[in-house]
Amino acid sequence: MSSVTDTAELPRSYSPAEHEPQVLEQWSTHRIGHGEPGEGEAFCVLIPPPNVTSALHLGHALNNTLQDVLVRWQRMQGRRTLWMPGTDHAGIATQTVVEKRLLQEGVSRLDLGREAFVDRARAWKDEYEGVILAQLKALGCSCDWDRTRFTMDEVCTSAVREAFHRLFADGLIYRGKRLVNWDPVTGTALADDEVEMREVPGHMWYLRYPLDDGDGHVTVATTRPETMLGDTAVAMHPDDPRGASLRGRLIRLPIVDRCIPIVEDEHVIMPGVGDDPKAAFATGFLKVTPAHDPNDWDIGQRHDLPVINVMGPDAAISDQHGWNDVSDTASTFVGMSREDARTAIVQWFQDHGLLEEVRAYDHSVGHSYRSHVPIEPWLSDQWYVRVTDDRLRGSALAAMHPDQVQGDAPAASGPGDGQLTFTPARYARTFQLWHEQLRDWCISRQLWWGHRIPVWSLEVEHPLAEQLGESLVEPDRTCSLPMCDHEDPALTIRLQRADDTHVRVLACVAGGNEAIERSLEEAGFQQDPDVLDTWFSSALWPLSTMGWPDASQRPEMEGLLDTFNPSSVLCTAREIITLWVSRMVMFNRYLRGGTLPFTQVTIHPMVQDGFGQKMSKSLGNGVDPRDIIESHGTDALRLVMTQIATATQDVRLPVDCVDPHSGKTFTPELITTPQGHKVAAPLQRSPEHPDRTMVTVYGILSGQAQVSDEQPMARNTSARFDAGRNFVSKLWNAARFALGRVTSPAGPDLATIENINDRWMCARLAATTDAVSAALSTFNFNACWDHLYTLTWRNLCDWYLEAVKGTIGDSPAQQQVLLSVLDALLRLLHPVCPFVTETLWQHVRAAGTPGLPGLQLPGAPTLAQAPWPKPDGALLDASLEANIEAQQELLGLVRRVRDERKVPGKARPQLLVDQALRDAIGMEDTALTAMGRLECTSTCDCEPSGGLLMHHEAGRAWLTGLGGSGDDDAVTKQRIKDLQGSIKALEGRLANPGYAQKAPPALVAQTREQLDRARSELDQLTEGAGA
RNA sequence: GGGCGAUUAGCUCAGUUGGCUAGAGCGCUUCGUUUACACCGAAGAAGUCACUGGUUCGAGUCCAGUAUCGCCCA
Repeated sequence: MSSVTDTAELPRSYSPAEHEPQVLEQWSTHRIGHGEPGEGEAFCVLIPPPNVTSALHLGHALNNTLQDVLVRWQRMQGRRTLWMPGTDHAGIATQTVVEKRLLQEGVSRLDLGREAFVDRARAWKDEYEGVILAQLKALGCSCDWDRTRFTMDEVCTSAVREAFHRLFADGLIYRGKRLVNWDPVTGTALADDEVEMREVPGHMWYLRYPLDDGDGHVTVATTRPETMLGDTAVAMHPDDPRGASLRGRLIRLPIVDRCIPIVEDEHVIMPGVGDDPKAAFATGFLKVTPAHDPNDWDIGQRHDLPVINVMGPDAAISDQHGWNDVSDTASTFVGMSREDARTAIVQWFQDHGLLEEVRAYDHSVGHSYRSHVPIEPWLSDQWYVRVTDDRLRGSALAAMHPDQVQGDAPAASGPGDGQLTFTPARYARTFQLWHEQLRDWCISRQLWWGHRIPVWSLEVEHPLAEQLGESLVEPDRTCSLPMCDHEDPALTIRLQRADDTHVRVLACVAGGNEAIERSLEEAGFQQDPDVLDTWFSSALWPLSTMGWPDASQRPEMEGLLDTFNPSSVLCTAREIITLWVSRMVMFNRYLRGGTLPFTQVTIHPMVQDGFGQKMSKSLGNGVDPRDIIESHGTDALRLVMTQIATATQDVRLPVDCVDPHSGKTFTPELITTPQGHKVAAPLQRSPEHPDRTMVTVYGILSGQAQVSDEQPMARNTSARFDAGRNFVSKLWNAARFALGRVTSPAGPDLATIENINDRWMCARLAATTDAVSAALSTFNFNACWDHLYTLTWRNLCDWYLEAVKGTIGDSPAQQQVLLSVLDALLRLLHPVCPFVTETLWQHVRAAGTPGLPGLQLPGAPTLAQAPWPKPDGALLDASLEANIEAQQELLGLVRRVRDERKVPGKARPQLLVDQALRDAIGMEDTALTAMGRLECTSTCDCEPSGGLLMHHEAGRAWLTGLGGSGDDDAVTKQRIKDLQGSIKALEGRLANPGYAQKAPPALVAQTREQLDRARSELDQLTEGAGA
């Protein structure tokens, strides 16, 4: 670590790129982020592990900046902190990007085989994990880098194995044939929240289904005619008056020739009845296709209808997946894609006079969030977590803080109950509603990249099959099925009916039992080919990263859970409440005796681009934080991230491009993507050199443009970060000035705070320390920025530094005040802008030994490790703050007059104040005199002759010896105007009879006083102005 | 269809339990290099707080409704 003793070494301006690497090096040397378990108050945040699919954008920068602000603040307060960094394997997303890259090489996943593919995915992960961790480090995140985790590393894997085994053994995981959200392109099931609903223009087709007895027909309305091949009933409402003549009759399904019943179900919408817009399109007859529609599945369950699956995994019509009564006519449709089948079937109905009508109909269709094609509700075997069980959903709801529960909060009955709070509070509602509407969670994914499901199965012929149902049952140890006599607690066996004669034996093995796995495989068992939903391992993040289930196997992790679980705060974005927060709460509580994974959740805004579109890498509008670091510096980035973190939902960041040919910033040409998003066009022309071009992020991402030497990449920037850069620059210069003046400070033992400005600055510092702490403890980051800005710029730079300029040279005591104030200020700023403060602090410590009565500033190897200031409450001084505010207001008047009257800069007029004003501004006014460039300020009892009168809220003041030749009256005229407005408003208020009667008396009195003052001032003014 | 949020100065946003003659930063206009800082300083202009009703002595703030935009859930 470089130690600087000569303060004159500070360069004229701060260039982030020169200092940031050195500062990072210092933090790394001192392992500032390293956390160990132990006694004392702990503070832990859980990082939302970013996906390894791609580099981070500004949304992540916001998320991680806020976490780091909290962690650094708490660390400085002496808490035992832990923030473990890590990344998420993001199963389907990563598999998709890797497959895309393979396709560019002309290889498919299937060509490669499972093992080789996983190797490729791992290589991808290694690359992006490296990029992401480097980005986090560059942002200054003070993570415990020794404890970096990945959701598929060994530690996390053993937690996944253990959790799965426990849930399986406890009956909270089951396997079953269900309709899943099937993505026919990626060939996998999706969880409900991976389906995006999209409004699409479509049609309602009206198909005639003849009655079996040849007498008439019913007309069904459908948006999906191609599924009619799998119809197993027609449903109508029990109240439908047509029921009487139809009850008990059968329908002869066209094309297939299948005989299907008419069932009565309250779910059916009757035409023209009720508010449902569908009623306008309904015929009252609903074709029921249990294998291809979730609602129809429910009807099928209620009426015990057969389930006929007429599609394959590619969503083409197939007779290989449960369709056995294929007629000759129907067989002509087999093999068609669902789109072709739709056209062909509608044509068939048309040709046979059975198409009654076609109407345009817009409706909402689920699409894969990954491949963006319509989801096919498809019947298949999947694994589920029974999250609707009271042990999971119930415990998540019970975790909510009673004040945030809508309706009656359940009485707390166990550890962790009622302890979970959300900021802003409205997000508690999101959490609650999600759980109240929860359905069981499909956790199997037909992918290769992920945690393999730890279940081995074998189908055997067995008489027991007849008695078994779909649900999993515990075997009798004497049932003579393979492995059922095994008594190892690491092996749990469940039985399920496979068909009429076969039993499926399902064997779940806890982690670390390869011998059992081998014996299963020797007995003919095969491991399930599917992997788990990524969120299964993410849900275990709070536990797995701390060594659960068995930290004794990993000495470096021992004790982590006891110290840091529950963690303190989870800081994340709102869409994560359902995906991650909920599942962590359920799993952590279930697996750890009711203990919560965290007690506070704070939700920050979503970063949007300049057009209100969510910033995302896949959309192509994501901005790499390293671009901003390059254009503005990391501290500027962090400051602005803190500034924009309000309680609102979204925040907009208009984005510009930087021309790599000239370094100039320009606003890019935009295009609209096929999906309707506004993005920078793939290629941009250099505004300086119109013959040269460059590529944008969207260009690369969409594959429409490649980077080359002639056509380099355009980085992004945004003027939103100027505020941060300017602030850092201002701070740098203030410190440079201060250090230049602090030549022989009094030691902390001898230091006194006597001068009004010194005392005021200390009061402001103390008040701001309280305000910043209050803001951060309520996650009000924007307010934190505001307080720090005011203290640094308005208080220190605009007033205090100007005030001390004339006196500090001869005053060791004042030098000590300045040094200490600067030291404390750097500590307050450090969580938000750690680089520049760390750099400056080394110089401050070299310039002396800061410390004042009531303000201890102990040293430390780095500022990151230094204690948070704890100014004595006695430093607070509200009346002093009022004095200086009055001085500042008076200064404003003086400046205004000088400006309006064009008083030469060198002129030194005299300022006279009356006694009332003197009382308001206090006896010491050196700062006012200096900044107003006045000869002196004195108090007078009577009106001076020839003075220019100025009216201050607290009294009167006169300037004499002005010189200059401008408009004397401008200030006065404006003041008269203001006063007249004010008097009118106050009179109006008092004239209202209700006001005097009902408003608080103190307020009424205050209003009267204000009016009196305004009137008397106006009288004096109009006299003085001769008006 | 249900829920949530936004709508305040040209732009991006603050505005705590109703007391406001509505604030900040950037931008704009005018002036300024008096050596910490032009990534600066000084002064100034700029708003029917989306709209319509209601509650209240008093509404940017609370309530109801309308419009536009965005997000989440079905």
